[in-house]
Amino acid sequence: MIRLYNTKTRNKVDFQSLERGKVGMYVCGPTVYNYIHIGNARTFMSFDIVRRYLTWRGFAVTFVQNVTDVDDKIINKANEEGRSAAEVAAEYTEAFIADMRAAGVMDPDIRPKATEEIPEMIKLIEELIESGHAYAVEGDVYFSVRSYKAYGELSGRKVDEMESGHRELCADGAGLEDRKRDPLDFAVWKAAKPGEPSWTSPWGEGRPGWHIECSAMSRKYLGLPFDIHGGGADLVFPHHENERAQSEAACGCTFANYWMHGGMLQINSEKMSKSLGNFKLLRDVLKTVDPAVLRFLMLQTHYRSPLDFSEERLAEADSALGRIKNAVKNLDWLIGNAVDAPSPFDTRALMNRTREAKMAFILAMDDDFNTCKALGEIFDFIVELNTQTTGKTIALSDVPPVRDARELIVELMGVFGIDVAGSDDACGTGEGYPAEVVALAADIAGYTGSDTSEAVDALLTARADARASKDWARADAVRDGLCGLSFVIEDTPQGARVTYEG
RNA sequence: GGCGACGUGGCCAAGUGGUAAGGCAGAGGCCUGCAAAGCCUUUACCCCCGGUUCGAAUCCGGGCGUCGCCUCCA
Repeated sequence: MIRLYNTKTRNKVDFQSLERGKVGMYVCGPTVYNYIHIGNARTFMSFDIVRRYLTWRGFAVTFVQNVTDVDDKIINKANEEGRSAAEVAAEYTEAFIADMRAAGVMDPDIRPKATEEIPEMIKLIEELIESGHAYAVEGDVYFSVRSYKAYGELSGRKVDEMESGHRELCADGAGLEDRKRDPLDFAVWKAAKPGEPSWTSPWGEGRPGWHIECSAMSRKYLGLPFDIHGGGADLVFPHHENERAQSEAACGCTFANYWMHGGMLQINSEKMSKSLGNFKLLRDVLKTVDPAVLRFLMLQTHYRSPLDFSEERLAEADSALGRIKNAVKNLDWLIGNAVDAPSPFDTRALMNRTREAKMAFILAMDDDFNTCKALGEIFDFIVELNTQTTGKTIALSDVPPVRDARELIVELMGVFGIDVAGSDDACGTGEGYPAEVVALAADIAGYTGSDTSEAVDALLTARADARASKDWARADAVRDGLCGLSFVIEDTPQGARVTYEG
């Protein structure tokens, strides 16, 4: 049974999907006025993992993520740069999609754009007005907060307490509040100002408010109610509170059954913001950081906790990830070098341990997607596996259990969206070896052919001979030559093996 | 000011009543011509003070500290 923390009830609850075997989830996407930053990326990666895990557990997941491509920020940016809001939005929408793919985040099943769903929003606003939950004033339409009794439930606020605080905050911003019947009311439709993008509506030319976009799009693509609504923790109020108010007021039913919120990413324990000058764009980070390493960093912290982003932590993630990849390489080698010989270890125990590892992983992930603990289980498994297999060449008859163990590691890391199988085959098929290796082999090992794979073998043989006769200069020449071509040599009790990392 | 989260070894981080997972870094050892990789061993008064309990990192109260939200924010 999967349990997850529901923001609305503030506790972990058993997850029960509305329709057996199916999950509908909606995760708020970015407002496309700039390239996305690593804070955005953390939230999207977190939900990418939630989605992958649910899928792996057998649910048919429908994942919807919107793009907010109409908004004040986009208009401001367009004005600054002297071009249209549509141009700005198009550019950053495309960049957003590219960045997400570069980070290994799966495309959503449906990626609606706010500007393409205006009719749906107008329809929803009309329903709200008809039912008395919203009212039009001079081209604006406002949602009447007090008409929806459950307002504040999601974010744990009381309407009466909010009002006094709100008045203080807005004390000097008088004038804008005039049209609202209540200071807490918020805009669902904004009358167009000159030069702004706008659409024709029953209330005149205008554009939708931010919150109504998600209400309309989630309803259209998932129907109400749906299972999981996600987003960053900073969206709980007001965005999600308002979204829920609109949707539930209009339909009279539950909006989303479970609300999940990802913790904020911080830089040196501080919020990332432009004013603090610690703003990092995902695409800049990915110039120097492997996406898998970034993802591993995210996995090391629970998705709801704040995550501190730093170079040191990246280095740790890099080395921990390297360890898993090495473990898989070792197993590949082991499988590739099986011999017809007595079993060097307890095959049955290995099979049982593999089953246990999978169960432990599931238990950890079922508990509110505890990736950190799940990762610990994988490491535990790897350590035991290494203990059993290091320095051994397994019997042919024992390959399947070792392969199962190896596949499990690859599979589980795959649930995290990380490929640890690698493209290079530890047994060395010769695919993709650089041509220079032939010249090197001709030079050092007297190789006369033209096959890169044979050339590598010739070099390794030459090195083995040199080592046997303690001709260290020649052995080093082979090693240095291969290293110079981006090969990595590893000596094992069974002999040297080489991998190409070019 | 209001609401909320958190405080676990050098660093990161699981663990929500039964005596501290895991990772990184460090130290020692094995293996090794060198190197790399791998393996073994080793590193904790769980922020402080009270309370409940046979027993608390874990529950309750108080304190200190950090962070977030309350205004656009993933």
